[in-house]
Amino acid sequence: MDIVLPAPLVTPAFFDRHADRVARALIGTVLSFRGVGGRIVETESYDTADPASHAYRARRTPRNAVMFGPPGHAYVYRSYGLHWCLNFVCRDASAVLIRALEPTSGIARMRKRRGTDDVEALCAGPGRLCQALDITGAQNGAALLAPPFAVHARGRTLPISVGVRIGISKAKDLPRRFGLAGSPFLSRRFAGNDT
DNA sequence: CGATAGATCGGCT
DNA sequence: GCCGATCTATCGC
Repeated sequence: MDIVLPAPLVTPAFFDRHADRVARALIGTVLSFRGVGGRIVETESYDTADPASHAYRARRTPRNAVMFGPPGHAYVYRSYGLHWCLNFVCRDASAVLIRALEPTSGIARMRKRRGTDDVEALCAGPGRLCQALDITGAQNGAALLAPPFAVHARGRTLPISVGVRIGISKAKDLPRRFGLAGSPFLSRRFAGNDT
């Protein structure tokens, strides 16, 4: 019988970097919210120089205010009037959109919330992920390294795929989508298999 | 399969 | 008014 030691939380400094670096480093870490969650397998980065970012040109509004606060907090916004999307705030009002998880804990609860038994689709997409974890606007501004959130470090280096972001109309050519290479839990396959 | 329409609403130019 | 950092069902081939 094996004893599984809990992975340590990432440090606060983990988030105090540009979103491009954090987005890549997040692949393979484990996100949990009220005991439900999984390995992060897909992310996207956004910053103030990016026309696709809510914080483009460091323009501050009531909606994006959390992005201008300290790193290591959740920025949650509503998409298309009905889905929620979860971001991790990083340095200088940059942020990482969490796009997909490989479910590891609380799978029964996720199935119930999502209304499907397809584990590969439970958290494949930012809206699905929030529905499975029951993350809503109520979590906007919440600290990521304090209950009910946790982000656990990964053990070793993993093969990362890089591509263009999904579902945006501006700056669509930037290579700011990161994924665990070959994972079946991605919202979409990557074209190539770059590192 | 791939393409597309509809749901649904807050934030902004 | 307009337009999304989306998802699902339902077309057509």
